[in-house]
Amino acid sequence: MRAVHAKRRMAEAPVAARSDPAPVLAAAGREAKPSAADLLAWYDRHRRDLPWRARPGETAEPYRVWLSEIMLQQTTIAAVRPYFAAFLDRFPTVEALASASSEAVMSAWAGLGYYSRARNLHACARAVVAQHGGRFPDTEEGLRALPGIGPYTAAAIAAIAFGRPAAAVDGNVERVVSRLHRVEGDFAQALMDLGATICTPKRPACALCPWLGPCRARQAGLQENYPVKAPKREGLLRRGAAFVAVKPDGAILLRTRPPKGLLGGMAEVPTSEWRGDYDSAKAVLDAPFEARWRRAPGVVRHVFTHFPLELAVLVGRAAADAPAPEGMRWTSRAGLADEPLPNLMKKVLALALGEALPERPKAARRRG
DNA sequence: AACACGTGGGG
DNA sequence: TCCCCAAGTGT
Repeated sequence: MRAVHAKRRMAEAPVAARSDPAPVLAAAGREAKPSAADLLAWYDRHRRDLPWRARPGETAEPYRVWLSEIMLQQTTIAAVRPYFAAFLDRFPTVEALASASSEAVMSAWAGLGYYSRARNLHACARAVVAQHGGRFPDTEEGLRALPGIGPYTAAAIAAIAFGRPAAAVDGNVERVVSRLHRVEGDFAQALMDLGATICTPKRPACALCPWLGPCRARQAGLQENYPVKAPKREGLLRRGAAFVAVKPDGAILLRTRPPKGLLGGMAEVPTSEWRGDYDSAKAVLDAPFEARWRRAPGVVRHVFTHFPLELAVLVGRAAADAPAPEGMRWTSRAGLADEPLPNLMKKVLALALGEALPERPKAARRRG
């Protein structure tokens, strides 16, 4: 039986009223217009079952929808899955998240990347609790005013959690599409699934597409040429040195990065500056204290969005009672698990200590 | 209007 | 290995 909930009915009524040919014929016709009904019929059969998604007939929880949308910004579902589960377990409600410490939130996010999202997530949770009584605004405009929620995410949450007639694409496309088809409801999610499973960047599965007929790029055989991408510049390699100071009991010297910018608010071992012309042979000059620093073999390579980085790793022993230099702290080996260490720093520690740090569980491979 | 901002997986 | 990218936002 076809799963249809109230939101869908509202969405379909206007679509059915349009003057297009019947959907079945439309799908086959080469010159037919793309119909929302075709897309939604496909969605009924192929919708993905995702933890943050409501089952057919159920209502999505705004907290889950919001959390998933923030995590999914520039991030794949496979990467998000385990983090989403862990977050929900640790912060079951927006109130729990709002009252958590910044360190706890950053630690839970560590490894997911784009850490400004975590800072804004926390700020958003606190705003929802303090200014909205713990309820998310149910309009695009209200959502848009919250930290970390831009035009895309506001539309996505409004549509998915509140059934608003918002297409989660940029504002211009949304306006055109919504006027063209008078669609609403879960059109947004249907479009997302189509893009994720059929209309993929490479080798799109056109034969399975509900919009095979009307697709102009496919008709021309040029589907892989779209969308046209802007050329991106190559980031220049930067180098630096990282200093892993170890006490006899295994404690490691750490500090917290400035709240904004690259890896903002995350933990790190002290490092030199990262520069294109850095000379790691003179790295000792940048050490946090005097010691017999030993160079670990090899380097740590890491690629950020806009530049690659190579870090030399130096390991030094500190006395049991050595005080932490200004702005730094000693963290026990067990305490490392609670530190918001980005993957770059996990690589550094792994190389320095000759062992992998306890990793958070990764999601099982999953297709589609 | 550009640019900064992480990471892991697939081809 | 190398290159590309994946549900964008903030400045």
